[in-house]
Amino acid sequence: MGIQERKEREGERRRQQIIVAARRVFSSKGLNKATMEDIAGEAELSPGTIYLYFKNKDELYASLSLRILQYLLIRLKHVNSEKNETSEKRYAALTKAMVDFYEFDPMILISLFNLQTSETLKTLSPELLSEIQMLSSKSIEEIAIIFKQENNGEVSTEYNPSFLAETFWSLFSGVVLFQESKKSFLGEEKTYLKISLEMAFQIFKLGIKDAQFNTTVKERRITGIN
Amino acid sequence: MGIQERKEREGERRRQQIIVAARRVFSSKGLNKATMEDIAGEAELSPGTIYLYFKNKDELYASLSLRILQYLLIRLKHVNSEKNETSEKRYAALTKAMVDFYEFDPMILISLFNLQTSETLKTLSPELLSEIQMLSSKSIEEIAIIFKQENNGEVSTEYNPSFLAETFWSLFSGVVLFQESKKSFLGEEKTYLKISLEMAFQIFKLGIKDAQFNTTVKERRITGIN
Amino acid sequence: MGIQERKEREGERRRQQIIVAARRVFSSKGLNKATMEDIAGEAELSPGTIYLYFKNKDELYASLSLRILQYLLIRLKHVNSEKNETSEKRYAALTKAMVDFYEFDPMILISLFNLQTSETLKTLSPELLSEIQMLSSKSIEEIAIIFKQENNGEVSTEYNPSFLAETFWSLFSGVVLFQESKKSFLGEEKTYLKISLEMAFQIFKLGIKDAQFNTTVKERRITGIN
Amino acid sequence: MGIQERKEREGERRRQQIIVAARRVFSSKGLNKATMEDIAGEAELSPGTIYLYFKNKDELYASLSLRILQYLLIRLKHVNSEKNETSEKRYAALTKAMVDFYEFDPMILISLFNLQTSETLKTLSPELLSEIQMLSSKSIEEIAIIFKQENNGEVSTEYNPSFLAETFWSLFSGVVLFQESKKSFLGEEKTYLKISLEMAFQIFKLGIKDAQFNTTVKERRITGIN
DNA sequence: GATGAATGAGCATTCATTCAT
DNA sequence: GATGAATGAATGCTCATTCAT
Repeated sequence: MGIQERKEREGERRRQQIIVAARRVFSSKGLNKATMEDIAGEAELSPGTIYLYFKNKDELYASLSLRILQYLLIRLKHVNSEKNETSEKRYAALTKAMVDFYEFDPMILISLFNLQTSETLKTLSPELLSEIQMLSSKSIEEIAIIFKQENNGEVSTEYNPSFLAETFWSLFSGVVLFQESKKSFLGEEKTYLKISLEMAFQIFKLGIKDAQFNTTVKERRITGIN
Repeated sequence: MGIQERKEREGERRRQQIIVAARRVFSSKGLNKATMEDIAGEAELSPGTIYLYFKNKDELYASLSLRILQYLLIRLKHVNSEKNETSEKRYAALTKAMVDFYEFDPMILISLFNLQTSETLKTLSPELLSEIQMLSSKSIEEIAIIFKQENNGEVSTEYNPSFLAETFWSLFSGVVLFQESKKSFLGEEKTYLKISLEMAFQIFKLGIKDAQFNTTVKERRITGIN
Repeated sequence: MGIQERKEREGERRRQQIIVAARRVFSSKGLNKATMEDIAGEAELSPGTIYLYFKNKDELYASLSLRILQYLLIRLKHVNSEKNETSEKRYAALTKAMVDFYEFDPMILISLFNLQTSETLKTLSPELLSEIQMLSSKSIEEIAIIFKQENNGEVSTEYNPSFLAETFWSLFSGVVLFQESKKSFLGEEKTYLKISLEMAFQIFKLGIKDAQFNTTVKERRITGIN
Repeated sequence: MGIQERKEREGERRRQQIIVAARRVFSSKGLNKATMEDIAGEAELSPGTIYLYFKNKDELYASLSLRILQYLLIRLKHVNSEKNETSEKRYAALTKAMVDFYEFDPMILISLFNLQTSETLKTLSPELLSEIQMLSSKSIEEIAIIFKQENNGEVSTEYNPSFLAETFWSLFSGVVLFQESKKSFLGEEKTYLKISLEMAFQIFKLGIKDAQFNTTVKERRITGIN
């Protein structure tokens, strides 16, 4: 029992050791340029050892996402479990969670967003794929819960909270990717990610508050604008 | 002169021929799986010929982005040049332009968003890179102009129109990527991209209209929530 | 036309160039130890070039067999087309054809026999597989024709000529493999392959001549020996 | 002494345990595809343990051949020790022994035939190699003894019994390999191995019986047919 | 300009074998 | 003796790119 436990802990440590090394190498060389040998070297292990813990390069890459998604989910659950009494406080907590999520590991977050629409997705093992999917879904659900709570007059009841959560998530990823791209494109070292996110979320919040929304959309539809 | 002109025209025709073929191949096989030989075959040319018109695979790929960015810029300029008298109409035209932009070539658009943050960026020739950059900037500027026009009372004067345009662009890319990822992840064939975009843009519009925005943000700052 | 012809001839020359190199390398290093790089080096080509002419290593290996099977088929057809008037002469010609077949390229012949029952078989392209199969079948058919001609009283009419041909072929491959194995096992340089084959074939010939065969077999069956 | 004995017995049991597992794995996956880990798993041992009993994979593989060769030798000795009074009975017993030999483990038998002419041979330890060699030789000697006994008028005295035994063995291996290859090539599930062998052996028997043989061969030699 | 045969660097992955425990 | 985690050498194959024709 004690032995088994120790082995499990050591195994987990190895995984982390590899993930840490992979993160460093992927960050500095990029997904394609980084070789398994690079990663093995960085982890001070042999290439073969990596394959004891990760099925292949893509799965190793995708596995990086798991950790940060787990982190996000925990943070979002906290937002909902804490006694954030006012809508204002809950939203501020949500905003902070997202900013922290970004800061937890920007590079991996970018990877996750890129992974979403990449061909790599199709080659991942079903288990890993569904784990990523599940964590994403759960996080979006937690966000949806926050928007559901707003329904006490603040948010138009006609919004589907899941749709709101998805749009919120989209806004988040869009802002992160855009700011990151400014960094790459312009060579800007410092970006205003945090303030950009805060302001974007503020706009979003005000956008979903308004009671006249339905009318407006209906009007548009009736007037036939498309 | 006449000869030179003809040659230029023929050269441009070849470029387009290749780009069209590349688009088809990239769309069906994905960026990495598509080989230069595939593209050459599709264009009914030899691999070597492609290198007479494009420096390398990355540049060919990036050139595809140029086309759709050019398309977007034209559409956005139209929005501003047309006599869209009311704020409502302008925004509807903007929305339609963005939806059309997506539909013009979804696959290439996704690639563009991924390109933004990829390593590939670093290997592109400065000319191509700056052209992409310029087109993106101009498009965002055109969007900014639209928001500037709103300033007659509808939009709080304290917003920086460029920031609004960037956030709008971010929202657009985020929604596109998210919906696209739902397609891949869930295998959903039909997605609600158009309606999602329209609703997201509606929320955004309402969000930037509100006069109380500044107050709200200031309060948050003063109360020290971070 | 002239150009196309020349290219075809050059292509065929390349294939031969590679096959010759492969034969040398396979002979000296064996199937598994021989690397594609070895073969490329021997052929004074780059590894990539080999893949322009052969799908993969296994197909290159299996392709070696084609040439000798073609040779055998031609020889066997000659045996049947020549005016070998007596049974004796035909059989002598058949024997000589088989001996020459062995001497044409012993190493590749061994490879063919090993290929027959190897797992490699399953990974070959259907085209190559069926070509090998077709050539083998045709050769066996030609042998069957020889045995059919014997039917004028010399060979018991109750034998199925195809079965006889298959058994003859089996005897041939068995003797070749056994003599070859003696060479490897015992380090004997000189083996008596030719004389062994001739004697084995002589025994076979006498064995199928006898008119009492049927009786003998029937008796065995009746007595219930099994 | 008692302790040492027990240890030896236990050691031998382990060896058998591994051999049995290896046979299963080799049979189902084929020689090359089967990994030492597969075999270890099947034997419910760890990979390292196998190396306590077998020097390496090739030796483990070759050891399998020993088992079936031992089986064959025992069977052949029985044929000679039993009171098979007539030539007919002895030959029937020999035939049965060979068929049983095939059925004892077809896959390993095929491997043995392929091993004969493979590069692997050169990497085996001298001890193992000579043991295989010795068993093969002894089996062929036993067969030779059977043919020697026929010499009482049935078989021409001019045949070298060892040569006959080798040819008989060649015929056996040739038929087995050919029938096996038909199975692989044509995907035929059922083959007529047993009946093919019986008929082939019958032909062989008749072929060596004939009194005119010598004359025939001599004539051929004299007439200079080659 | 066009060709397309040739290039050859580059890399993920496997698996027999070892050895510290 | 037994373990099994770790090793790391070894290699088939791809494909962007070049260049002689």
